[in-house]
Amino acid sequence: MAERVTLVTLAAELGVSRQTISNVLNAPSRVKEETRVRVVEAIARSGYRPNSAARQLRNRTSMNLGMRLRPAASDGVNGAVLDGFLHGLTEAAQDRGYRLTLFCADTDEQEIHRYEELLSVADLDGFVLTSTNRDDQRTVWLTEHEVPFVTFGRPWNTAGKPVLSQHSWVDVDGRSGVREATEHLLAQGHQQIAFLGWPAGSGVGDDRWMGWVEAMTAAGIPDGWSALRCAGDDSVPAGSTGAAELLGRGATSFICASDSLALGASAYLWQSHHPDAAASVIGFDNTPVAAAVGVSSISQLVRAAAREVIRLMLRQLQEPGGRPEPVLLAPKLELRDLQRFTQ
Amino acid sequence: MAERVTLVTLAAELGVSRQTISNVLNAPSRVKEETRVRVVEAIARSGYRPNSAARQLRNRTSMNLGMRLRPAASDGVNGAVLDGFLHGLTEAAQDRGYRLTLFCADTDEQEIHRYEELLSVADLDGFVLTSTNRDDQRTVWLTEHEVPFVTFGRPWNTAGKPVLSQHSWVDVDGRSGVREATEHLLAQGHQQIAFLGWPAGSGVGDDRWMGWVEAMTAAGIPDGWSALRCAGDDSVPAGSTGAAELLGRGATSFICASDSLALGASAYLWQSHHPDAAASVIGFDNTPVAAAVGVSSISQLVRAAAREVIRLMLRQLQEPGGRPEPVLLAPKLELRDLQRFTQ
DNA sequence: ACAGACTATTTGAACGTTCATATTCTTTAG
DNA sequence: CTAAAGAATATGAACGTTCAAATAGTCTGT
Repeated sequence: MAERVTLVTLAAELGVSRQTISNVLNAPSRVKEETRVRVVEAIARSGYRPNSAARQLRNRTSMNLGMRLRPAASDGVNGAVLDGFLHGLTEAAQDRGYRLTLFCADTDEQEIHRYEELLSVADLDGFVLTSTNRDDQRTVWLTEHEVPFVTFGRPWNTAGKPVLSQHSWVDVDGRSGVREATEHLLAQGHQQIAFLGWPAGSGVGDDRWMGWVEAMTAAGIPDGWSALRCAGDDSVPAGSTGAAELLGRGATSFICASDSLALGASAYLWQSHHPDAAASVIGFDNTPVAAAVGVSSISQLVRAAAREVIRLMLRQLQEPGGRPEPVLLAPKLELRDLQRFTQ
Repeated sequence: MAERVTLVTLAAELGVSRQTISNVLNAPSRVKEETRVRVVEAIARSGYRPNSAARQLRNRTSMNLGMRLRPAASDGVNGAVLDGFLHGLTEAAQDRGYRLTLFCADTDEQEIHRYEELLSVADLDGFVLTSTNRDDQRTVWLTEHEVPFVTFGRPWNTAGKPVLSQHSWVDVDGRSGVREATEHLLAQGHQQIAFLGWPAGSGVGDDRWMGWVEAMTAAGIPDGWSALRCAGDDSVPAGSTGAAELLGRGATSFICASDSLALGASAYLWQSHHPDAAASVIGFDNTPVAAAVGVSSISQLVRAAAREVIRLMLRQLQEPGGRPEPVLLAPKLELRDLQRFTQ
């Protein structure tokens, strides 16, 4: 077994003191250029790496960020979104020298307990929250305890509208994504464009819905289009049911609030021999399934979002009192040709 | 800000020494029952938690396990499997007081570099490996450096057969799963059962294929069934292509090596007006998509697998010299009714 | 040549544990 | 009543780092 290299052993070998090496790493300006170079070379040669436990003990900082891993959504189609986000987050954190620690919790309340535990036991430096509720208690707790955090998702208040943020967040502008998708269908000549969403009241769902309303209004589509809207739960069957109904009301194309809905709609339309309508379905989240089946979808660009989250987190860690920053990313419309398996 | 509770402050408050409290936690037998109770109560009352950085520094042990997060598979449908595994792993680790640290790597070689780094910097206690290659270099390195690890997936040697394991692993018995699924179709009266898989040579793929061969042989199906096999890449379109070809050769039902293939097969059969054949497709992995669409599938029970991985890991951590243990779990056939969207 | 002002480097202490050893207290036997 | 043995608890040192303060080294201007 190779001997462990520490500040002390390396210092002895070089004939300098611990602190000099420490300074080379943490405050290079304090050290003469010549020694600095000599030390840097020695570090590279010896493979020395500062021990994080010792640093953590001394600095109360662990270079570790925490994130709750949520159980796969009931439906599961959309679970893949957080999967991509997690990957991007790990990567971005790693690039900056941070590590990611996962934990589980069944409820938000339990999540807060885990914060407390992880802070005192493992000195986590901050947390990333993934799905923000209305009047989220977690953000209240974290703010009160002055723990750095960034949310992926806007804070929505009781009225279901985004509130002026007390904290940094990153989100994807669903409204503009849906608007753009609607405009795309309009440009293709569609007029009877339906919106397949969720019951009014959810911040995210209403936001996406508004994108459709805006585009349709702006296009000056004659009256009646606002009835081309259907709300149900977030599932494949709900997509089929909704599509059936909207088709009956004359819809020729469909914007859906999720890929689950889009998948159901597309399958129904195809099977009921409306191939053109089936090809004019646009989903949301750009899940792998939509890609595999060839359904167009609005992509959240989760990798970019993850990178932004880490950027905001580091800003907070560097200047604790800083002003919170909101980041709203534009999603990207992924257009595809529906797979037609019959020749 | 609440004052931090440490061994010293708590000891002072109680009028005992640091070490006594430490013993209550780590070696209760050394301490008089009466004091033990008194200390335990004080710990609960004060909310004291041992600081893990200090423990880590002293013990060279971090209660932290590492796992590489792999980029979502090209296809993505099957990515959900590792997602469920990750969740189960986090949960099981957490229940035993361990935490999970994620990291990224592009290649196996890079992964080994990360092991080295994480071991010296963060004193990780062990690693969980997810996809084992043939003659996996990572397991070689970890064994040589006496680092505890468990793989999810059998070690396959160059011949593509499972080797006598030098290390602990957990895997799902794909062969028996496929055999069971085939037997299920046989019991339903099917004889022309096709197998839609990958090119020969992959350990996992060949193993699943063998399950079909075994069941068909055992059932004494008349000659000719062995031609009802198709191999392609792991994608939805490949499933459709394969199904089309096999249908031409007389297949009435289909066992697939993955849900991607099953999805493609099912969609093709449905669209080409073979609803009965479409309803007799069985996939592998029981992904959320298969569930959503109503395709039957063989489930890997990843949560149970994750729990086993943690159990084996803890065994290794407790007795470092112990004999490696292989665990082969039986998968579970999930039968579903295909969603029929047309009335 | 020397005080004064920097610059560069070193030393002691501390972060919160646990191991090894030392001390104190309790019991038992002679 | 005391010595010895054993049980219970306490103390010093160490893990590897960084902060704060101390020391050594270099330069400037007179």
